[in-house]
Amino acid sequence: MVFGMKENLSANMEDYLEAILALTKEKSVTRVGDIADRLDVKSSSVNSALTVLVQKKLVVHEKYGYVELTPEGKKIAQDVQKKHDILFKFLSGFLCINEKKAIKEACIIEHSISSETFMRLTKFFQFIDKGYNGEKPKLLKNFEHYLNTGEKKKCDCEIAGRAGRLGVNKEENENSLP
Amino acid sequence: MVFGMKENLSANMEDYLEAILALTKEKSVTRVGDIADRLDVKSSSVNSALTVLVQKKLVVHEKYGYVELTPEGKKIAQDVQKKHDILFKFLSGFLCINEKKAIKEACIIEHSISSETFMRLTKFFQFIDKGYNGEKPKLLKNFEHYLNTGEKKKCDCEIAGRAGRLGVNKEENENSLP
DNA sequence: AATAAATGTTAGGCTTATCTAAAAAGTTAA
DNA sequence: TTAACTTTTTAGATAAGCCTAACATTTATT
Repeated sequence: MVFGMKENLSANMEDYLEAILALTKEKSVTRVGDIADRLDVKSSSVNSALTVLVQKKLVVHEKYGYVELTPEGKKIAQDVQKKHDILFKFLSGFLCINEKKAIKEACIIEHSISSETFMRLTKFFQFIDKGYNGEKPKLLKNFEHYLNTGEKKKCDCEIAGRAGRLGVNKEENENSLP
Repeated sequence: MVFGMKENLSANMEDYLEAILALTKEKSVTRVGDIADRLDVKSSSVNSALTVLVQKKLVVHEKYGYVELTPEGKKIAQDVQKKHDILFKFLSGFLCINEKKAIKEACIIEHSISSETFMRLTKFFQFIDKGYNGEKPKLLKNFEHYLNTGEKKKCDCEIAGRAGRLGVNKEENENSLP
């Protein structure tokens, strides 16, 4: 195959596209140095990456000029961004992971989840959100309560049970799984 | 730091450990070729990896001999395995992702999620499972119903709403996010 | 035991993604 | 408009992981 093939981009390349998308929103024009700063790499690394992305027609970049996404590049960047957002929402807003960590984690997992999983997570939030204007979904509140106390509320469709205390907001032992 | 430092393993190295753990369970002894077959790489690649893992004291391997995990190596492999399992359960058992895809996806994400996220997912299943001996948790059934019909049941704590049909079991458009 | 077959190891190459250091181009200011 | 500064590009190096091909060792077969 040579034409309509959607070769998968590496996580790194997706990061470059994502960074360009974000920077373009922030500053109207994007330069090599901005990307380097944002991704914490050297300009020479950005240059190598851009060579690849230009060749894949995901980015437009002329020597010493600005960097822009092509429509296809923008599409990919937006898709990754959406995955990031739903993951952040899930990690932070549902699993109660500390915000900073949730962002970090979302930045990595965003390159791994399928479009299907993205859609299902979206549905999940529709499922628990709808009907609660502004208010926290009951499921979420109940789960949070469970995380904090190990106790289930009656409302969860007659679920009742016990589990050890958790200490959601303490730093839990990082490097050991139970 | 030189001593107790827990340098992070790459996803690839974790895969090698995981494969060795699985093979050891399956066949009592593990050889280079088994690992190569399982991970779909060449024996020479396995050799390179083993050199690194032996040096990190996660694996024991003498020339032309069997491959074994050290206790530390086993610990890491088991942790990754646990992450895999909970992710699979979540993707397949909760988000209703097709089994094969769920396995594939779990195999990738397992290297990205934190121990904290692992624990929270575990709690989540405790939260929805407990009290339902053998039976599917109601939350799960309700969410599945929502995925299939776009309708919420009364039981979800008075949630009611509508959403478009989904077609959970059809192949949804893979490469496009809504 | 000698040879054939299977398995494991080593050597050398390729790719991706990074870096440093130096050269080139662009920008600013005297 | 030339000098000084900043930014970008190029060149060359390094590291991780993979590969192929050749070589070494072990195991199986006659």
